[in-house]
Amino acid sequence: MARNARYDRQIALDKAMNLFWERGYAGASMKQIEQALDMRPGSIYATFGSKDGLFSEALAAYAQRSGLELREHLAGSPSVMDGLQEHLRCIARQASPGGESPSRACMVVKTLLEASNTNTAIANQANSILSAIEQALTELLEQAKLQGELAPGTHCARLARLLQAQIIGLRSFAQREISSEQVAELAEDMAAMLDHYRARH
Amino acid sequence: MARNARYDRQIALDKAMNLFWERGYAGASMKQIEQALDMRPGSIYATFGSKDGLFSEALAAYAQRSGLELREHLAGSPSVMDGLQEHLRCIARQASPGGESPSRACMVVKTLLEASNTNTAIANQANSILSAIEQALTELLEQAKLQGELAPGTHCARLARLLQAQIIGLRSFAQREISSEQVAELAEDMAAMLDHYRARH
DNA sequence: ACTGTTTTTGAGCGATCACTCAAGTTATCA
DNA sequence: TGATAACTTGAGTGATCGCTCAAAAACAGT
Repeated sequence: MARNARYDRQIALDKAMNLFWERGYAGASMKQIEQALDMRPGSIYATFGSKDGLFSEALAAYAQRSGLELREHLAGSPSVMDGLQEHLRCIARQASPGGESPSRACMVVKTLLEASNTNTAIANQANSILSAIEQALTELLEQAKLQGELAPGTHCARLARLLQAQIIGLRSFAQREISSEQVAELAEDMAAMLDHYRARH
Repeated sequence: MARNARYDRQIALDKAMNLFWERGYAGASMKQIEQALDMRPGSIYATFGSKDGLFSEALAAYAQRSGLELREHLAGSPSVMDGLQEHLRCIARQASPGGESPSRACMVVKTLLEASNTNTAIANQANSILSAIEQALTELLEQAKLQGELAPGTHCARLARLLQAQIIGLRSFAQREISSEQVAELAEDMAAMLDHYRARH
C-alpha cells in the first residue's frame, strides 16, 4: 500500500554513467545530474545516497558492461588470441571520432587519473577494477597457452599487464583530436605485437 | 621607482605545476594554490590573470621540462633507438611508486582526459602538446631510419604514434597500485617491442 | 472513496568556489 | 629622506557546490 518509484534504477544509473564518463567526477555537477536523470535532488539522494555513491554505482555498471563486451568478442572468435586482437580493433572502432560514446577514453582510467590524489575511495575502486581485468586477462592468456596458441615460455601475467597498458594507451591516445584511420592503424600495430607472443608453427 | 615583486615567477609556476599535476585542474582549489605558492589571491591574479591562465602556463612549463628530459636521454645514448628504449626505462623508474613525482601519470594526458568535455581551451592546449611530441618523435625516427637503425620500410609517423600510445599506457598504468618491479617489466616489454622495428643485420 | 505509505518536489541550507579591490606596505628613485 | 609607483594583503563579492527536509502528490490495498 504505497506508490512505486517513477524511475527505473538501471536506466537512471545508465544515464549517470554516461554523464560521469563524459565529464568526470568533479566535472559533473549535481545540477547536471538532476537534468540528465530527470530527477530532483531528494529522489537522487534517497536512491543513491550521495554523489560519491551514485558515481561508485555508475563506475561499477561501466565495468560490468565492459566485461560483457570483452566476453562477447571472445565468444565470436575461433581462438583466444584472435579474440583479443579483434577486441583491440573493436576498441579502436568505438574510440574513433564521431562515435556515440560519451568519451573515447576508458572511464575507469579517467577515474583513476582524476581520483588518485583527491578521492581515495573512488581511486581504490578504479584500482580494484583494473586489477580484476588484469586477472581476467591473465587467465585468458593461460588458457591460450594451454591450447598451444602462445609460446610455451610465455609469462602470462606479465603479458596481461602489457596488454592492459596497450589498451589504456590506445583509448587514451584516441582522446586526441585525431583521425579514425590513425586510431585503426594504432590498434593494428598493437594486434601485430601480440603475434610475436604466439607459438611458432 | 617602485618595489619589485617578492616572488620568482618561475618558482611559483613550478609549485603550481606540481599541485595541478598532483590534483588536476578541478581538484586544485584557489585556496590550495594560495597555500602552495605562498601568495595571496591578489598577487596570483595580478601575475597570472586567472586560474585558467595559471594552469595554462603550468602545463606549458611541464611540457617544456618533459621535452628537455627526452633530449637528455637521447644525448646520453649512442643511437636514437637505444635512446628511446632508455627513455622508456627512465619513465618507468620515475613513474614507480615511492618516487617524488606529484603523480605517476603524465600531466598532459591527465589534462586531456579531464578537460576534453569540460574545458575546450585547456583540452586544445593538451592536444597541441601531444601533437608536437608526436611530430618530434616522428622526426627522431626518420633520423634513425636514415642512419640505418630502422628497417627501410618503416612508417615513421605511424611508429611514432604507437610509441606515444605506449608511453601514455605505461605512465597511466603506473598510476595503479602496483609494484615498481612490474612497472619496470612493462617498460622492458615495450622496449623489446621497439626491437622488432630495427633494421635486420 | 478513504486510508496509509511511499515518493516527489523544490526552496533553501551552510560551505566552498573563483575572483575583486580598496587599503596598507615597501622598495626605488630623485 | 620624501615622493611615488608597484606590490601585497585579506575581507568580502556573487555564484555555485553537494545536500536536506517539510510539505505536497500519487499510488496500493481495503
